[in-house]
Amino acid sequence: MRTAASKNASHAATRGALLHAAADVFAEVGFRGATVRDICRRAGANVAAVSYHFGDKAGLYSEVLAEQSRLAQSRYPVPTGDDDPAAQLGGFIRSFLQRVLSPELHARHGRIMAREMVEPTAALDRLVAEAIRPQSEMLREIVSALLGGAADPATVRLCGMSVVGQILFYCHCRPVIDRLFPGAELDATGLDRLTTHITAFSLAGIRGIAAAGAPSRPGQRARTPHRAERSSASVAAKRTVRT
Amino acid sequence: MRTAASKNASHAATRGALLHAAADVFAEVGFRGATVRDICRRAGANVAAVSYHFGDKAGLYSEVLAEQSRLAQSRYPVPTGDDDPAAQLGGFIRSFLQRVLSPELHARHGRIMAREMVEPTAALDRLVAEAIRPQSEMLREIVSALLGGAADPATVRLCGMSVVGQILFYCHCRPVIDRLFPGAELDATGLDRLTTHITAFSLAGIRGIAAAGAPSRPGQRARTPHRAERSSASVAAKRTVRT
Amino acid sequence: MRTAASKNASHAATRGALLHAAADVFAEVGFRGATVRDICRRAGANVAAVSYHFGDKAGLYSEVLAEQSRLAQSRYPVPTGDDDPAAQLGGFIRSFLQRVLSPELHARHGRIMAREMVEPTAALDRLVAEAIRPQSEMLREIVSALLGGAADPATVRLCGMSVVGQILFYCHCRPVIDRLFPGAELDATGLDRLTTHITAFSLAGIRGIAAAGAPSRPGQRARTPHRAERSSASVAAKRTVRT
Amino acid sequence: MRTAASKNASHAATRGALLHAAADVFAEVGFRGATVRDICRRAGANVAAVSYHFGDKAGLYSEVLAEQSRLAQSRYPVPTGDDDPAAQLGGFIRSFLQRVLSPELHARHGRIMAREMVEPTAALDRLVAEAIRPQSEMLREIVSALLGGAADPATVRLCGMSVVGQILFYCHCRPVIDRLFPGAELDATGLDRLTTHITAFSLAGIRGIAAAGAPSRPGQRARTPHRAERSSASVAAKRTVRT
DNA sequence: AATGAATGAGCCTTCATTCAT
DNA sequence: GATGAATGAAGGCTCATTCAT
Repeated sequence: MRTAASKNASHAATRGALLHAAADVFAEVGFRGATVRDICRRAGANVAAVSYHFGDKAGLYSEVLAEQSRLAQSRYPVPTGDDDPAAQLGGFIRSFLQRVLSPELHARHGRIMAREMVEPTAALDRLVAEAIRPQSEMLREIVSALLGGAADPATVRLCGMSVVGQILFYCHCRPVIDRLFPGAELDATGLDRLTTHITAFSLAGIRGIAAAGAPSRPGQRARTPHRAERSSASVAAKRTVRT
Repeated sequence: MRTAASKNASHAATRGALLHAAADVFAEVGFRGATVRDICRRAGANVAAVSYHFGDKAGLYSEVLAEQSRLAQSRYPVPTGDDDPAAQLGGFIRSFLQRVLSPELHARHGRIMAREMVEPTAALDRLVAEAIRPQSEMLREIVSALLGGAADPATVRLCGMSVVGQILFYCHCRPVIDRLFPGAELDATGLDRLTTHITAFSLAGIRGIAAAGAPSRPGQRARTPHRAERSSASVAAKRTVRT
Repeated sequence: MRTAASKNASHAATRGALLHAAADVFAEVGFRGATVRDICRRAGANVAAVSYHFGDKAGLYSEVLAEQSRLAQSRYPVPTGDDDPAAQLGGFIRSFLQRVLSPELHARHGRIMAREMVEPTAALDRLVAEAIRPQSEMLREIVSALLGGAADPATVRLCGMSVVGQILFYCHCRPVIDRLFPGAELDATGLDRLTTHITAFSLAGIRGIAAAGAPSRPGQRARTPHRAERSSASVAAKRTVRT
Repeated sequence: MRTAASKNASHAATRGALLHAAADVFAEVGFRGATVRDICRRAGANVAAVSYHFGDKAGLYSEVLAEQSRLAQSRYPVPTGDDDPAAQLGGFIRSFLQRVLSPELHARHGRIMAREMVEPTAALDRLVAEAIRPQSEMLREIVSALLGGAADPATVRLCGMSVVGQILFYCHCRPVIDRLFPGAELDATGLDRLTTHITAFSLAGIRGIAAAGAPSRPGQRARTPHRAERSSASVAAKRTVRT
């Protein structure tokens, strides 16, 4: 009954079931908290299956990480149209939010990533190289365009991190958010609102930084933003001359 | 008197050494990864000391959390001068950054907090009630003032989270940041630069949101950003609805 | 087939060795005094074997109890011939004595039972339901027949306990008996003598109770003993009411 | 404030409280199950008090055993009047039952004794020498008198153990009795009924043994005891009329 | 005389991993 | 190729005991 084909099928099926179950477990309790037995039981596989298919627990984890990363990228890719930078930023933010917060991905990909960033494992290097750095590059280009050609690389980086920080906050700190503001759901509508807000906030922030940084007169850095903001803000901003 | 005093001294000394060592260990490897044996060894105490002084590992962790929280609050309190909102925001951001990133506090307080937010334990509720919610309230008032009196509570919350997200990003994702941009140190100068940037970015962001969201005062609206944001965001949304 | 068989054989062998060793250890030092390490060492198994085969120490104990109970029942079953009640009582006493005192069973079954009755564990309920109550029922019928049909249920119970008490005394109080009367061995001959004695004593006792308690048949009453016992007992009662 | 007197008073008080609390705890969970901390806490004493007053846990246990034994003996002594043997047996049984089953003594003395007999400690030798053997001797004399002067010592022993076995059964197997016959309380009335039953059963049993052993006519064993009892009992009855 | 903080051995249990089948 | 029984290393926790005060 067991042909080579069925064996192969079974082989791949078991492997897939392990990856599937492992993603759930790692997301729920982390690498350390996960037990090989639990994963195998959920996957309907033998205790030794992890050792067989992935060498050991760490190998399985690394594979899960890569798999989830690929899956998230292909599910919600960053739109690559030749829009203006502002639209590109919006697209970037939206796809990023969806990858880490959309219900079907947050439970696995988002939470695993959050854990990996707080408590990095040996798999982080690979993850940075294959998934994170390319994203970082895309964002760098978008922000660079928004800031104007002569922007200081450090400023570009800071602005990029301001954008990403806003996004990841909802992924990393969800337990706290749930406790502080219990009613707020993060369904499709909530994600839309979040996308709109973070995009608007970030565009304004970047443009504020751009306006302040353009004259590149360090002594006036605190004041210049003030002027740029003046059109949209109150006179009280004068007092921000020094924080 | 002397007897009681010296006993108390010894008692307090051991207790303190345990809290000290435990903070290090919990920050390094998390609650789960930490072993009572390791903590006791570092504290120069017996294996049973944790049980004696704190009941069990969880009790010790809870105490470490509370202790670190108190210590951070007293070390870098939020300045409470009667400044204008913008300056208040700067002060809030600065003290927050110092609490979670300053070299002497990040290694313990910051990393422990980051872990707790990603993988909450039973101690999180207490932490939210005693430390996080008060901070959240302070920020709410500052942002509310910056947005103008009639601001939607949801908008205030979103802006607050944009601010906090930027800050915590450097705390939560430091392993990634170190890999992406190896050179960037976060010493006092780096913290200053960060404070300046996040404050400027956030002020611009909040004011941008205020201008866009408050059409009641047409004369002060920053019209163009609003449109750009809206259009770019919705374009992005349409394009990524399904890949 | 061979594979499964040998695996099962190994499985059963380890399991059996554990049950075997555990019975010894539990009999010697009780549930509390027994250590999983000791049991596993004696069984030639790993420390984790108990966890694997029986869940935990309590699970192993419960299984040992059931196993010993089954073994004793099958080794020395109560003879179920259609003899007269007196012979039935003798058979009951003999088989009971053999189960708890015969050299090959006392060391394990008898002592474990004695412990369980003095310091019951969660396993006692199951034991009562499966092993003890059936025996109690058998004895009740025998005693009932000996007492005559109209015997008071409470009297039947008391007589039954008088019989069982005599038997179990040699099991429960053996350490004391050995100290009081060092020479008395309980080998096969000793067991025979015990069987004869307890049977004779009990038959006489039951018939005495029957004669005293059944005034409905005056011709057969042992009138005087009844009175003597009553008076002597009450005299004793009065005299010791307070010293 | 602390005079020598008050110190001594405190000393004795602490010692007494420890003995008191220890008796409870040992009765409840046995020597092994008892913890020094629990005993000290219940006694309102320091953790080191046991070590100080009794050397160690075993020393405390030994003292508790002796104390309880003395207390039981003085509370319910065996009546030593010059009654006839039947009345003496009744008195012996009654006082024995009271010592091990009366509500105020069973909870401590009875249960501790039961444990000690099943799982003897080093303290058993002393207990046998000081408390049990004297009782055994008393019973031997009573039974000897009931059996008639020429009784075989082994037969005397067996009959004595039949008596004691019936008594101790209610002490040793109470957990089982409670499960088999849930309603049966062992209050004062219950103890009276038990005394009456065991005395009657034992007298009949002993007389049956005596009758069987004297004429050594096996064929009449079942009938002869009955008659034998009648005569000896009537004599006994006359003799106990006094009081 | 009495305290209570500290000790270190040891227990039960869990876990990732291996190996004979 | 796949199984699952067995392994042995820790881990958290409890306990009787000691010792400086």
